[in-house]
Amino acid sequence: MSGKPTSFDIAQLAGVSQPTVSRALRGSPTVSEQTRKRIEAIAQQLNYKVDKNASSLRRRETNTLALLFYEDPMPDATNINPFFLSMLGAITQTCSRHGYDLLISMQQFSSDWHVDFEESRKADGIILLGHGDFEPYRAKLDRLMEQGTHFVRWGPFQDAGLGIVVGSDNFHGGQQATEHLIGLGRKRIVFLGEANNHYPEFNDRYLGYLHAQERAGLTPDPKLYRSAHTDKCGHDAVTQLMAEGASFDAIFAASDLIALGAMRALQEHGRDVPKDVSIVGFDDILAASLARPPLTTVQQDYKRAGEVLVETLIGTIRAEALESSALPCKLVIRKSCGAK
Amino acid sequence: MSGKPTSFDIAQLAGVSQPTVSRALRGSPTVSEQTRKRIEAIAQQLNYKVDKNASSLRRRETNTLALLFYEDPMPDATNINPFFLSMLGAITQTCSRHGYDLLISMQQFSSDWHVDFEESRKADGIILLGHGDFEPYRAKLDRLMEQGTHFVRWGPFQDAGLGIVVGSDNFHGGQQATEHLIGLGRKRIVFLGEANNHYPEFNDRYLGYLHAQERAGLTPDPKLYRSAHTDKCGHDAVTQLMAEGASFDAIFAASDLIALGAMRALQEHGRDVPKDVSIVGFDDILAASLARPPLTTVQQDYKRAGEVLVETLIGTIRAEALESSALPCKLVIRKSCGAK
DNA sequence: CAGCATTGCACATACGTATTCAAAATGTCA
DNA sequence: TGACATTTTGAATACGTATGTGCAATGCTG
Repeated sequence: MSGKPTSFDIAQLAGVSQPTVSRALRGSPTVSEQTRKRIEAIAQQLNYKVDKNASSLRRRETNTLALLFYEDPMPDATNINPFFLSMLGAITQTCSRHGYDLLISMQQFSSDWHVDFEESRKADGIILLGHGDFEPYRAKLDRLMEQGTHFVRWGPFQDAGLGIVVGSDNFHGGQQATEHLIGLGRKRIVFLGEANNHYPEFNDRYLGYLHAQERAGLTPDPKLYRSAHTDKCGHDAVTQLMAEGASFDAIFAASDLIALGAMRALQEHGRDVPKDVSIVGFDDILAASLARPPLTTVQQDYKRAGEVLVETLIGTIRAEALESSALPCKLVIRKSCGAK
Repeated sequence: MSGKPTSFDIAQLAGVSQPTVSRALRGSPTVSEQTRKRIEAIAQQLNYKVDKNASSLRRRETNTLALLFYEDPMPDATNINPFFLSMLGAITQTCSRHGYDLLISMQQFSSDWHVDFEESRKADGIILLGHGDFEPYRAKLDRLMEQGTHFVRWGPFQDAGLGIVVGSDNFHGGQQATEHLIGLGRKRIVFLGEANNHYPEFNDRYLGYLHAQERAGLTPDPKLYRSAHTDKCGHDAVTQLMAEGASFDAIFAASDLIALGAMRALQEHGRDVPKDVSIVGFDDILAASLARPPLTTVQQDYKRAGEVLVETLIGTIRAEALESSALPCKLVIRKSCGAK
């Protein structure tokens, strides 16, 4: 018994056979209370741990989930979308609460990530985190479906249809933000974001923005829609709006970064936030609360997101019939709108 | 052959024995070029993947590393230190470049995380990420050492001595920041941070701050040291300094959050940054570049950090004699100091 | 062509656990 | 006490891969 102890070692010390040890430690009812206690005591004393490779091999189940970041084929691919990172805590905790380990990877698309983990039996299922436009990966997802691989994808709920999707309710998030601005008396509200399928989340926020205005009897001015997806875009778009002499009293930005860029542009031109222009962002990144004035924004429930992703995935592994779900967003009111 | 293909299936189709398949796919030189090609072709066609459980069991090696976040026993433990999260991309990529998978966990200290992974043969080694004060966990680390577990720890280089440590060179980082301020003619430099062993990184930055001043022939005024570790602390400390009528023309903060709090306090009292007071932070978080004015700060090389952690760990697993290492920091000059 | 080294492969087995099946031990009832 | 049900355990084996050992076939030397 030189190396790590095995179930045979325990068996010998307990005066029973190896299978009995296995049964005892797994909680089988066919082993008597007395022997179980004895075996457990010895196992603890020897600091015995079940060899998970052997166990997984035998049971044909790994109790491990794989987390796959599949977006951002950027020049420097070492950066992961911060929103996904913030989910990570909840994901790992939910996993461990359910007795699962978590494997993570950022494999490139060129590789066979989509089969590697489950095919090689390192994981029982996969959580896919990428931004909403999965078209480029449709073939790979199709293949996952075909193979019967268990997976759950983060994405825009509205376009569910390829596997199970969990995502924020971006439509209502956009609606809430816009209603907040309308409630403060704002009538000419700029939208900074993208209204196309390549940014489905942004698009849903845009639709919510339109919907809120229609419900309030406002007619959105198409000139107040400006394409943007970075803080620089936001800055430039607003600068140009002012140069054009456009009239607006509020901005709803599809992300906090865009909003902060917009705020900077306004302040550089002497416009007061929130007196002259109210701003609402989306995401609630750290910089939003540190901005001057602190940014009112729509918060995604990343904690719940992590939990739901994991629990949904585990459910499908256990062959429960689960469906896609949308998570409500929450408006966080700070000072950038002038609300009391 | 109903389920996933095994090496026996390949063997049968190729007209060889199972061991030959294994050898061929692992690149053993004892199998002829011709048969190898044939086997590889069939394997690919069947989409065969080596069962990693069986392989690990047999080889007694998992080609997996475990990443363990062991700090922040906060009420809401789902939040992970952002700096560690930013390393994650580099860590996963370096792992996969070396053929390792990455397992991650946030087990609580009460549990046996320190033995679980390697004992249960799910990982070949462990990367420990926590803030520098490892005293509370000394017993657990000692145990890891005893057991001969392979591990690498992120932490302050200066106090290496319990296993292998990789960390930023905080001393020189603090020195650089302070020298930058001195070079701009600043003479009364506030330090906002902690100078004690519970925050060893902050302490090293403080020592660098002192050293730079001594080298420049300045005598640091003890009244200009203020304890702080959050943005609120920074804000309050500066507010109080002003209330006391203290004279200072620069601030070196041990973190960007503290620096941003300090900047806000100054601006609220009509002090101009950088005209009246120069500020340097530490970390280069996103909010630093978005601040007004953008914050000059000391950047930690989180990318390199991830690489070095992984490569050092793999080195120790391969029984190479490796040592602790310190990573240089880089001063990022923005507008908060008035440098041209 | 004997003798020997080399190459290329198959046989047998080990890694550590979990499960099926059968058998032993115990208890129950007529 | 014998028949039978019930509880508890052991023997045998499978999961899929990797490797030590040995055997056949081939090439080479003299």
